[in-house]
Amino acid sequence: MADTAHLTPLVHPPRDEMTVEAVLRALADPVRLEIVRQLAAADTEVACGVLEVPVTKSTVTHHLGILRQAGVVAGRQEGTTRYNSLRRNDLDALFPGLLDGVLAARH
Amino acid sequence: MADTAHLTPLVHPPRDEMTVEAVLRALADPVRLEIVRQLAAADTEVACGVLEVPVTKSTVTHHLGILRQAGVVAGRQEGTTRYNSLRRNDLDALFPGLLDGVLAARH
DNA sequence: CGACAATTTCGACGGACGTCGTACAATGAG
DNA sequence: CTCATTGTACGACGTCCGTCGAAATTGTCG
Repeated sequence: MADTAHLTPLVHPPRDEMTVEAVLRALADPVRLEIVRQLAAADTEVACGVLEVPVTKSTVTHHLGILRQAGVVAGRQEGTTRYNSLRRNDLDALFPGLLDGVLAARH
Repeated sequence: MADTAHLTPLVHPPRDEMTVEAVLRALADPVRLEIVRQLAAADTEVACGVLEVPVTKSTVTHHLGILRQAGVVAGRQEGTTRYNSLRRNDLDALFPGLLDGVLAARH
């Protein structure tokens, strides 16, 4: 059986516990913003290792944790790989236009 | 005559120099977010002293500087008072929906 | 079983950031 | 002129945050 007692239980805040402050703080880092852009471009689940950002994997894990706790991304564990996806529906429902506005910016 | 040589020249980035990263970083602080909310609610120019935030005036000055350098607010000097206003047009043009999405959040 | 691959966790370090108090400049009123 | 008002500039302090490397866990494949 899978012994995952040592792993963070993959906490995802429900929609009504998401705050705009946490979301903004999550998006306010260049690396995390790039992660969000790649997730938005992929339009599907993406494994951590596929993300192309100029930091170490442990740092990616850290950033994904912040994005997940803010409710920006959802994570699904499968074997040794963890698949991440954008919580577009929840974000659009709570802060309509926010994500689209961010993604519309030139870069 | 007005001797304003010692004052920061009230730099406002033109629309094409505004970045979504700077805007997000500016909005990612609770005090600054509250300032933006009050400016949006007022829908007119607001003097620094009128803003109701739980920090010192010098801190308010600091936050307004960050908001201004990010292109979120515009400042106009008149006598000893400085009037601040939201740069709604520029924000909506560059990041359509962003500001509205932020302001739509419950708080 | 043993080696390897995919990620996380932990501890540590350095820099960035929010906050304040004080001093200072400019304006307007008495 | 004098003084109160409005706001900025500067320096300092403590804390949060992004970053890394090394170690550990889990699953997969010979």
